[in-house]
Amino acid sequence: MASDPQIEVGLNAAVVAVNGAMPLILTVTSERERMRDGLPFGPFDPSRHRTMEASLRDSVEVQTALKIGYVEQLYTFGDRGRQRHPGEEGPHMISVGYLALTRAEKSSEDRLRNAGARWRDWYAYLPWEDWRDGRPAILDKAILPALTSWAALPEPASPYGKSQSRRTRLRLAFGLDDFPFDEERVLERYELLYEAGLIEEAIEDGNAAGTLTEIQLGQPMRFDHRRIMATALARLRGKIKYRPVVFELMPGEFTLTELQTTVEAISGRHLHKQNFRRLVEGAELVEPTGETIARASGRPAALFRFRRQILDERPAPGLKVGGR
Amino acid sequence: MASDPQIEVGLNAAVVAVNGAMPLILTVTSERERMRDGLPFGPFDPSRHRTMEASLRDSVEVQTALKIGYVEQLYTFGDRGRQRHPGEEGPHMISVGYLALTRAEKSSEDRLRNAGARWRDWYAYLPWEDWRDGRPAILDKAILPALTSWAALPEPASPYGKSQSRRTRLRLAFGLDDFPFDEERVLERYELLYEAGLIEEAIEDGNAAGTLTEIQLGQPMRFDHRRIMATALARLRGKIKYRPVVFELMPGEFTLTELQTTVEAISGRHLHKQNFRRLVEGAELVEPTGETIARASGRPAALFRFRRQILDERPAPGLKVGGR
DNA sequence: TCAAAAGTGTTATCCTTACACCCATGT
DNA sequence: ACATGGGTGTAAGGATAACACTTTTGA
Repeated sequence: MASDPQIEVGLNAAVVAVNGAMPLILTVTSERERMRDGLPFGPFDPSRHRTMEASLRDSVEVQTALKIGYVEQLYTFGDRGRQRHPGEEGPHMISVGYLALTRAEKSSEDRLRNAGARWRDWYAYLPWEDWRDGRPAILDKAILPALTSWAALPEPASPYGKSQSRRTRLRLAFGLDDFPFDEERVLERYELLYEAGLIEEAIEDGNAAGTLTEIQLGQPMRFDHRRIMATALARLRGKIKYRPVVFELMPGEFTLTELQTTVEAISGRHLHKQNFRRLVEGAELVEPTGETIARASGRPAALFRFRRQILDERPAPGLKVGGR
Repeated sequence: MASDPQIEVGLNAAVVAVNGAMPLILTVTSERERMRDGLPFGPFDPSRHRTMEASLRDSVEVQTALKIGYVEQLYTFGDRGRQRHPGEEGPHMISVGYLALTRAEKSSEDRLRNAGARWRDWYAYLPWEDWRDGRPAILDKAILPALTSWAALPEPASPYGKSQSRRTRLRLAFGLDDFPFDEERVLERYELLYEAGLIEEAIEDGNAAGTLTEIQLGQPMRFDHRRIMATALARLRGKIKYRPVVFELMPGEFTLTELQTTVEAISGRHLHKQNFRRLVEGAELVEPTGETIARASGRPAALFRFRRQILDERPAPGLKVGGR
């Protein structure tokens, strides 16, 4: 009532694509050298755009010369000291994070590079999330020892309600003891690492607990962009199971193995081939084009396309896939 | 890059409680008479609060004299013309919606009233969401006829990607034809009604399609508060199934029937008694206090309390309850 | 002919859903 | 005694997960 404070609103997009078995995220590399990678960003100017989503699409297109398709809002981050580097002045900024899906087309590579943007393997930023070649070594080598000793420290009391103990959060997030590892808990894992001061970004935010290991845990990003990325990955890993969003990442025609490889790139683990095929076909998510194609040696695979009509037929068409 | 526009950020809370079989939402009634009910609101002032959540808690406490416990962020609404009434001037406003859970304690009634706040049955605002006494009459009397003819109108092309047809959205949202009615799709239902111009708020936003019926579809609210409420209800109905959030709404000790009644108040439908009991006890979500209590005539019921330890034992302790 | 990848068939297990029934208390 | 709400047992059905096996191609 009193002050009516003015604030800047920034929009950030985690733009995701998949190339073969590699999941990609669109990053911008600043003109100034030696600056960290960041997500495409744009201030929200309500005098220019009627909605935040329109503004975001515009910003991404300007910065990366890429038109994005599927977009959804993730979360709004507003903590003091998260959106600027320390010492930087200016009005307070809050950032609204978005998830966007697109196809990584070869044809756009040049335009991207000219605009100062490039596709990067997203597991470069979150290496502990890729379990496709088995349990990532970095977990037992660096992460879990550090987090375990951090969890054993006396805990500061939380101001509102009783939150869970560090130990319990750790077990849940990383699947310790009898808990299963849940690939969707990307954000919980990132937040634990951040709170424990194992993430570089936490140190400059002044939130480091000082437990830092020598090993760098993934490539750092600007501001809170890695947190937004973790949120995006968590959302995507969950959403894929009950909405047919994978097809936003696929070309018009594809083999079932290619589809499976894409899902595996996103979820970071291997799926059971036979059940995956049965599931996809049984759910009537795809239809055969009638053609086959020989990708490498071995039997040629049948080509499929997404059956768009499924959206009119079933309430929650997704890929609830089981392990291995 | 160019303008650095300044924007106001407003925080809104859908504060929820349950009293017996009645689900409640905390509303504020302005000093000015004849103004619509609204949700507790406060501008976010980063110079006073480090986080948006802290600011929200403060605003709610000031406006309603109520300390809230559980809080989670829902969504950020930033469309032009949604946060102010037409003609009103001032900087652009975006609003961040929150869901908060609390117990409706008798003792706080007076303090609330003095602060200009009161508890209201939330189905007064969203009457088509309450299926506990069977299918709401308003559906066939007003909503579906109007929506069906709206869905038959020629559709405006959407600028990005191909969205689903009105007819499909309608079938999905309201469970027409062979689709089951999904109590979680609260927001989809509200948005259809809004787009079709059947919601009073849409008319003053200038978004009405002009199909308005004579029957008022639920009590209107200020600005986009009803949309935030719909978002909150959708989130809560979903969350209850995989996190033990109901217990935020329960007193320390309760009977299993009281717990079921609370869940039914939230989800808006009846549950299968026997399976509900088995589920709750089987999931070890509660433990008997050893005492029994006679609420009315009939056999006295055993009292239970929430087993907080479950949070340390299971990854997703919720109430995945089946129908009837 | 053999490796590699595609593709099919069948069974065990668990979880959900529904139905049928008994128990303790107030009026 | 009987109405009312509390409480238990068990079986059918469907979805998931795991297993073993056949087919078609390139080298």
